[in-house]
Amino acid sequence: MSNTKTLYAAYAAKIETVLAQLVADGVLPQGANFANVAVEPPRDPSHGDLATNAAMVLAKPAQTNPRALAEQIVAKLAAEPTITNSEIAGPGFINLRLDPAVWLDELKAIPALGNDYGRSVMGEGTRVNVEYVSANPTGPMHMGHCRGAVVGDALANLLEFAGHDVAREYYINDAGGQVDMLARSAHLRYREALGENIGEIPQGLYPGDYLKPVGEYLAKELGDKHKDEPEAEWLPYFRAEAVEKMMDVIKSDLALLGIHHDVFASEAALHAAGKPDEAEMWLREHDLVYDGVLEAPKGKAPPEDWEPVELPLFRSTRFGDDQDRPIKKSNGAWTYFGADLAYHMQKAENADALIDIWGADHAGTVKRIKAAVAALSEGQGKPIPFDVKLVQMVQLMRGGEPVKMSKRSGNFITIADMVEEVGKDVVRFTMLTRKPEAQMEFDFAKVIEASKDNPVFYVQYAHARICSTLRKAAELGLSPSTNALNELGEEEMALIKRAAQFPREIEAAAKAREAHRIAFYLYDLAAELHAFWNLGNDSPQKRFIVEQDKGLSEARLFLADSIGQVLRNGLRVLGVEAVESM
RNA sequence: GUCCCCGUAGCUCAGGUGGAUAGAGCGUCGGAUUCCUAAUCCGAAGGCCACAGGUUCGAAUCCUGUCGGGGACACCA
Repeated sequence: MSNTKTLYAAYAAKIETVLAQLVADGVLPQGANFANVAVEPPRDPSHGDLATNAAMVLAKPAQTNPRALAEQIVAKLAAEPTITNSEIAGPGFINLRLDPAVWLDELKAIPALGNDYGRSVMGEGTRVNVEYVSANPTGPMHMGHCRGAVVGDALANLLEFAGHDVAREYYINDAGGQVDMLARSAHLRYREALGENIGEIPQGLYPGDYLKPVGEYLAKELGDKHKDEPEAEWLPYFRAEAVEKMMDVIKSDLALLGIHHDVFASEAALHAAGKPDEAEMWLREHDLVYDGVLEAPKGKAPPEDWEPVELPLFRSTRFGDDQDRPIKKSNGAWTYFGADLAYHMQKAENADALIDIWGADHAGTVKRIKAAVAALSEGQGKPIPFDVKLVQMVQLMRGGEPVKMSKRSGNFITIADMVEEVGKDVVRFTMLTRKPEAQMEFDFAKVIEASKDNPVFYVQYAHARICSTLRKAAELGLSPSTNALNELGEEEMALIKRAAQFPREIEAAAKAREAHRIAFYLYDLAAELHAFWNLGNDSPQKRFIVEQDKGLSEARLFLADSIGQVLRNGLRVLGVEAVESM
């Protein structure tokens, strides 16, 4: 097997050849659609190695019943030497058994490809931009950012492994009003560092202690020359400095989770480059932006100060949104949406596909941004696939009690706290053992106390066991070898088949853009390994190392080594350490 | 009132874009350790896949509606 095609894809191709022959024979109609034909491992392994639904899908166009068609397919498949048995089951499934040599060849491919086993060319090098985290640069990363950060990072790894050219991007919201607040907060800390008693931090400013070092730094750099100046004099400089310092904090927080972005895009720079104006001009030319009046908010009482204003509006209602959306505020400044729209166009310049990872609290803005990107990219002759992945909230618990977090009070659990308390691997794996669009609870106390029940240790333990076995074997002068692979029995074959699914899992997960599938796959693979291992408790002949039988031992060690490689490759995608001992 | 997610074993969750008899972990009950790492394994019990319709050879999965949980609904970011 090469790394260009999974085993399953290879057999799918063989079956398609058979189907094409049946078209030629007139059994199937010309132009029959094979798109729904699937070739997959059956859910129940006792059914065989591969199963296809071809006969069921195509029975209707062939004007026959599934089992009759299946017989014709089976007859043709008899010509394929590596298919040792094919039988028709249930409503018309065709179950295939493969020559064990096929599986052993796949097994040999694992150490041969090493860290590249499972790597796919499916992505064909297309450039995918994954934007994730993009937390406001106003403070350290806290738990609210954690899930999106991990999910985005694992997804980026996954897509890269599946053959895409991935850019990991962070959008720095350094242009909005919250950055003015940050600058004012920093100025206050600056005055404090100069010896002034600043008292209570006023409402609306950021009260956290993390700004103290920034104030001290500024005091040291600048002395007291900005101390009593009017705000307009110092604000721009303080903004830039404070944002830079906050980004340093954020980057080091992300590093604790093993996350590193390739691109940090600044909203302020976007404005400076005139991107929003360009976008607006184009949209106006195409009647997608017009000057209009916003409707009053529905369903609840309008705010006291609500009044109709004429604003430049994007026609998002044409794309299924409830309301057209302003791209500029009444004071002439760009709205977040106006800038974001331009930002996505900027990203699209260097990418073939865009993915955003957002918190669920931004769900309401998905329609408008998708509409805008669709309109702009299609209009400019380069339609670009654009996915927004919503990551649901994490309810943080401690011993069954919800943990309250408030950013404004400056009292929140940071990612740094989290990593220190439970470790990077636990944080990452836990966040990935749930599909991102479902809400999850993360009980701090549980993860720490019951850490032995945590799936991450289960998978790591499997890897550690393998490493330990290989170390032990080396002491005995045994090493992995392919010399006697044919001595491997049914139980070993089951393990091999599970491991051989890894490339397929990678492709399927990448296609669906769901990294969590890899976490579940690794858990299953680890379970299969542990189960095999424990056979050796009852019968010493089933152990990896059977001292009287060098050939069998070395074949099993080859298997163990290969499983270890698959675990490592999968864990690498998830960004979790494959430990060698526990 | 509108929009977006979710609803599967007592609890926490999987379920590969429609397939075969519904799957794990925890918890409960019963077993395995003179042995390559027991952070492991084997077995048992536990289900109206929220509910009602629909689509078809076939639905936990797709469509519609209802109920329940969470989130978001002016120019904030």
